[in-house]
Amino acid sequence: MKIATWNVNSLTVRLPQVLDWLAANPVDALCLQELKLSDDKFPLQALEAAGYQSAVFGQKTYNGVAILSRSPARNVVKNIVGFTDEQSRVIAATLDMPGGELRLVNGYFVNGQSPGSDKFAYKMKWLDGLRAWLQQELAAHPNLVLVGDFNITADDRDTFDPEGLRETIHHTTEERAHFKALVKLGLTDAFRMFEQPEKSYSWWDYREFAFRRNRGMRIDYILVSDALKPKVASCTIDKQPRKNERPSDHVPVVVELDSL
DNA sequence: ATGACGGTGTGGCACCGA
Repeated sequence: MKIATWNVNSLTVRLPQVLDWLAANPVDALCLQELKLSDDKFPLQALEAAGYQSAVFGQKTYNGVAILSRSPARNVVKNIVGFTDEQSRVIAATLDMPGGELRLVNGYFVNGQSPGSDKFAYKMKWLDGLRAWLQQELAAHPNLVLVGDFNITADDRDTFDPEGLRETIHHTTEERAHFKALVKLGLTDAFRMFEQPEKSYSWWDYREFAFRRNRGMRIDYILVSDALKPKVASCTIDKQPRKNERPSDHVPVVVELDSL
């Protein structure tokens, strides 16, 4: 069983690339972020023709998340329960998989602009809300996967310039403390369960040939619950789509799980 | 470097992302 996450930075622009990727990578579920479209503009039929059902929480221009899956999504929740949010950043669903059910939580975490800004304060509040809610979700659903664009580098290995970017956005002690707090709930960064190439990133700026120079950050994650940890067979970053014409600035992360 | 690139909505640009 394979689950993937991909910030597509506009599904309108990237739909052909998503369809191509799914044809080459027939995962059981694909979690998307930054759809940048409203629900009525979501390409339900094109994805259905590709074999995927969709649970969608869209928003015009900004944000927007979806879970594409081969089996139907049940018990769909939009946004963080107990945290009022104007923005469409979270969708959760239960999927029936071989051997049991899997709870998927897909998040487009707040960017935060810069430490000290109003947006950074919103990021901290949002992360507080997410953690409180996830604690309940984990209690109700032992087989849980938290995926998405976290907009945090978990540690210095996850950024091309740990010294130069120290305490800047995505690198602050506060953001990393939030990442650690999520881990402390009983979640594990699947990517770091395995030996990985040095300087592995999931995002590169469009500017200054950042991809070619591998000046990136690993900000897209798949975290698995304690019950799922023994089932994790692999976790990889697929850099291939970043080589496409008009690529997203993020690439997919894929986890492989043994049957539940 | 108040920059760079790319997406959106609208517009002859501004705002946002990371």
